[in-house]
Amino acid sequence: MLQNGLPRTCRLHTQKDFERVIKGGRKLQAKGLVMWVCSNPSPLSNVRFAVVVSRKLGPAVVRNRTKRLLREAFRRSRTELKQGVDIIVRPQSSEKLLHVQAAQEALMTLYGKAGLMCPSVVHKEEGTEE
RNA sequence: UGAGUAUCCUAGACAAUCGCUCCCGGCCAAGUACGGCGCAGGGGGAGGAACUUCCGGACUCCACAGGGCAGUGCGCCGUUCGAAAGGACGGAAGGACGGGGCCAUAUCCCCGUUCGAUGGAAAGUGCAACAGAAAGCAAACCGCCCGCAAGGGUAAGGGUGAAAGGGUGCGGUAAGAGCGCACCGCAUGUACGGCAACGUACAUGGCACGGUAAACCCCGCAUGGAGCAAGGCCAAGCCGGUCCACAGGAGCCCGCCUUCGUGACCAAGUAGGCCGCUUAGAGAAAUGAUUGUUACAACGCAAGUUGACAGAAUCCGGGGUAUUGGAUACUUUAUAA
RNA sequence: UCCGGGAUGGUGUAAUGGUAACACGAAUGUCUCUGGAACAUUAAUUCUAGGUUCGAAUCCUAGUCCCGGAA
Repeated sequence: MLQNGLPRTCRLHTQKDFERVIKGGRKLQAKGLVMWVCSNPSPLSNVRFAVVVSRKLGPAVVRNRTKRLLREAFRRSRTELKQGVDIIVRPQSSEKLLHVQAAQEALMTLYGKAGLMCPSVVHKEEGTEE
C-alpha cells in the first residue's frame, strides 16, 4: 500500500515543535532552501514536516504557491525517509522553486546531506556510485 | 490608428489520476468514551477587487447619577437611495483655461470647457520672509504744490512686492484727492423671481469692508473608549487553601498536639483545548500537482512558447488603488484621403 | 487579523509656512618627495501625486514603501 498522502499527523503544528526543531536541530542549506532536522522524541512515529515562509519572499500568492509546491514535493518523497524525524524547510527565494521538479531536487539534495534516506535507498545510491 | 474618461459584462472550458480541508449519514465497534497516515459513499471549497485599512455599521467587553466644558470630526442649495458612511440627479456662487465684446483700460461683460472640503474675515487674536518710504485705527522715499526757510499740503506719477486702502473718464484744484459728477464695482434698504442656495431691478450711501480660518478661533451639527489577538467556557502541572481522611515518618510537655508525607476536595487561573465562526470556514492555516483534449489572444517562418492584478480568517455597506478581454457613449493627438 | 508610528545627500540626524543645516563618509583639487591631517569645491525630485497658500520638507487628501505592538 503506497502512502502518498500528507495527513494532519505528518505535519508540525504547535509553536513548541517549531522552537524545538529550529533551536535543537541541524541546519542545512542547498539550492535556495534552508532545512532544520531534529529527531522526534518518539522514534517510531511518522516523519513530520513543516514549511516556513517569510514575508520577504513576496506577496501572499507567491508565498502560498511556494508552500504548496514544497508540500507536494515532500508528499511524493515521504516514504523514502527514515522514521521519527521532524523537518522544517524555509525557502529563501521563490524564483528557484517554480516547478515541482525543482522543489523535489532541492529537497533530495538536502535529504542526502542530512542522511535521512532509508537504508535500502542508500544502498542503491552507494552501488551506483561504486 | 494611438491615448484617455464614464458605465456595464468577463476573469477560459472539459476529462482522468494523485492529494488536502469541512459537512452528512454508515462501517471497523464492543456497555460508554477516547481514537484513527482508518474504510467506502455523497456533497461544499477564493475575488472583483478577497488587496488597502481610508470611512461607516453589526457584535463584544469596559466606563457611565444629572448637566456643562474641553477634545475630535464634518460644513453651498434642493430632490432622492441608504441604518450610517457615502452615492445619484439637478441647481447656485466661485476658480482655471480658451474664445469673443466694450475706441481703449479695469478687480468689466458674454459664451464654452473644466475643477472643486464651497459656513463665518462686519466678535477677537495672530501671520505675511526678501524687497519696498509704507504690509493695515495707514503712511510722505523720489516726485508735485505752497513757502526765503523751518515746515506744511498731496495717494495723480515712479519704483518694490504675491498683495499698496475701488476702476475708467470728465470736472475741479496751488498741486491733488469720491472733493463733485457719469458708467462699472462695493455696501445698505425695498420690491420682484426662486422651495432654497441665490439672482434681477430701483433707491440711497460715498468707499467704510485688503489677504489668510486645509492659522488659532467663532457659528451650526454630530460625537464615551477599545477592538474577534474583542469576549466567554473547560482546564493538566506548579503555587495556595481545607473544622476532610490515614493511624504512614519525625518531635516532645504524650495530646481531639505540632510538623512532614500521601490521597481527596476547593478557589483562581497558566500551558492547552473549545465557543465566538458563518451554505468556503481553517487554526503554522485547505482550495494544490501531473497529464490529455480544446477555445481565445500575443509572439514566432514553423515546431512551439506564454496567459493580467492578485489568495478568504468575525460579518456587512461604501471610498481608493492594481489589472485581462470585450461592449456602448464621449473627448483628444498624429497620419492619410 | 486588528492597531500605532515613520520616510530629508551614501549613512546618522536638524530645520516657527519664507535661502534645505550639521557630523561622518565619497569624489575632485590645493598642500607634500609620498601618504595622513588640514583647506576648498561638488553631489538632494525633502517617498509619490494632487490641493490650500503669494510661497509647502512643514498644513490637508489620496497612494507607495518600511518599522513596531497586541495570543
